[in-house]
Amino acid sequence: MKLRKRMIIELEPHDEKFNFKLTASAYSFSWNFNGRLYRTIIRKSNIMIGIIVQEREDRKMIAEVYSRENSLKKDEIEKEIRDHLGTDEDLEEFYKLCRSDPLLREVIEGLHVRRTDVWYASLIAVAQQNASFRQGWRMIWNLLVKYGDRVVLEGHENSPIICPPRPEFILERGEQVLKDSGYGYRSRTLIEIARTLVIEDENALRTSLRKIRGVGQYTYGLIMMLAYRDYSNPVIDRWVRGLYETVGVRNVEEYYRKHWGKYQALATWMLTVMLDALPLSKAIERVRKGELRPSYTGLTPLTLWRYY
DNA sequence: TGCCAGGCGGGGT
DNA sequence: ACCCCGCATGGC
Repeated sequence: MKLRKRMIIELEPHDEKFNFKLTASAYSFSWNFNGRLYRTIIRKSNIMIGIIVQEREDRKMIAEVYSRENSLKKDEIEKEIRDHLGTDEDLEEFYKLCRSDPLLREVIEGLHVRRTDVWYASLIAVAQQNASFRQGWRMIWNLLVKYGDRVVLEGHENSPIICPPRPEFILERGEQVLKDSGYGYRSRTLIEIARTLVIEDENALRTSLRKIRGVGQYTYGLIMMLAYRDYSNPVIDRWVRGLYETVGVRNVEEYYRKHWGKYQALATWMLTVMLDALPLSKAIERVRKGELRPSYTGLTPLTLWRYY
């Protein structure tokens, strides 16, 4: 699959704080980010749009847009890109809550979640079940490299972008594709999600997601955050619980509800980035030492692209 | 080697 | 309402 260059769009973030490099780095693979260029494929009503974004010296972002179609509407494409990167997201309220939180009081501002489609969100969320950060991202990497679709952008022939295999492909080839990638017993859940997407549609999935076997509170909250920027669900696992208990929060569920409110899921995501997604025991050591900001060393959410 | 990890659901009390 | 266990897989 090859996409041709169609247009260039200048993007000005909604606020001064927006940090392109951090936003492009977080949980990116090497084909998405190389330290300077951010690339991805956005699907909009069956049209594939490739984008390459970079930041200029004046902090304005420049997006090159690639597609097979030549009748794209510039303002619609711009809206898609802004939505993907979160350039219009106002997180002031969230940052205010961070200041009075024992774990996120030193949060780095300007980092935004990149919105994905619901299928990729599901592949990410299910991979994190009962597995370390390293193991989970290894599963996703395996799946993409072994079975993903490589999309080439005109003029960038030697660095294809890898997209997750479509749900149709997973259904056709069966559970083995996921097991080959290390998903183990989690595969069944993804088969159900793929089936709902293919037989019904995204809307049906969204409303029945929580009823699918293998999708509990954690997975549901993660998918809603990544796919819809809905941060209002609690995403609390052993890791988050252990960390908050370390700093003296007794009822973590209640604290999340009352303190984080509509930013519950974002708080968890931000914490994984700030603490380098270290395994729990090491993350607790970090917290005890008061090191609440990312180290940028080793394999972490912000450096994943250097390794994978 | 065996044990555990950003969950989950089922079956016990 | 709780508590407890098994579950695929990979890393140490």
